[in-house]
Amino acid sequence: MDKPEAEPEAEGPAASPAPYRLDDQVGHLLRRANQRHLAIYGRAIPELTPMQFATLAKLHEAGALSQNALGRLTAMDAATVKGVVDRLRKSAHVQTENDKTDRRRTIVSLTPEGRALVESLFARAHEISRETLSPLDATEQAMFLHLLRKMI
Amino acid sequence: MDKPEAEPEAEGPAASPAPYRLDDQVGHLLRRANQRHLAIYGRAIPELTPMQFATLAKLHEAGALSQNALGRLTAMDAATVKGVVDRLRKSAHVQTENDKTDRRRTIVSLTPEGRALVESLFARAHEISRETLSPLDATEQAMFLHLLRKMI
DNA sequence: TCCCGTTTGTTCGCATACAAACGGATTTTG
DNA sequence: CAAAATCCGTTTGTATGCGAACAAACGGGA
Repeated sequence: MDKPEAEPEAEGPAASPAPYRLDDQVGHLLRRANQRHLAIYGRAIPELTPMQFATLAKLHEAGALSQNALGRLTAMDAATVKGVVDRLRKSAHVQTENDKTDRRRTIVSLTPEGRALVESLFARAHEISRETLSPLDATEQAMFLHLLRKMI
Repeated sequence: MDKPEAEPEAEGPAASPAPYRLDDQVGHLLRRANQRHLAIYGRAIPELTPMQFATLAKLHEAGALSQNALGRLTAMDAATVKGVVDRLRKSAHVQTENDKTDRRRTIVSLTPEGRALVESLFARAHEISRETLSPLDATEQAMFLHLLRKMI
């Protein structure tokens, strides 16, 4: 029963390889879901880029952080963090100082303006998450978030 | 019973607004899931960028396409398509020609080298999708893809 | 036929992303 | 303690990704 032939069902040895359809691939779907989310974000909060907002939100949540720690907590590359922090510093939303105990570190913290701005945006930010998930009902939303977390 | 106080459960009138935790937001989770996928991709197919592969795969699937059509089918901005096509043309994986009937259009098609390359990568590409979904069991994978599609 | 709105492709500018390489600082280890 | 391994931040280079502004070309209706 192990003849390498005539096994039309299941995964026969010479089964035609499933065709590769871009629209069926997780990666493509993830990318498009992300694109849709970013479009919703851009409409709701045009004054800050997504990563600039994420940075302010994380600093508000966790307090002053080194650039590296900030990168880990926001899932940003060190090189990317630098650019974001540079621009936020230029717009006076964050400030940086040298760490007294570790001279390699640069500590980033919110300025009063940055704190005021991010606090004023939390309501809109919640709305963004709500709208992004809006095609799903409550049960599906919970399931989706659960599966997303499990996949990371 | 409508005193604006002492209502720890439910959503009281002055309910403390749900704190904004970055790690709880769909956008952040989508971004991280995408990052993880891109890391898996990069390990499996280092010779082409994700969008270069997506472009070749779509051309293989749909045949020659105008740049705009290619952009719509791969969910790429027109400006982004140009850069990707330029690089693929430089590496001789695609070629372009002028449309006879519509002089605005640029038709993009696979070269023999591009076709051979993309066909040789389909197996690895399938493996990438499999690995990306591997933290989920079969039922969860189906559910996840279903919810992702519903959200787009 | 001529005008107008749309489509297509291009260019510019800005903001992620990440790999790789580097110098300086700190920590681990032998 | 000194060497080795790590960590932190920076810089460079390449590749998306998108908004905005344009020019050329198309299509339909007045």
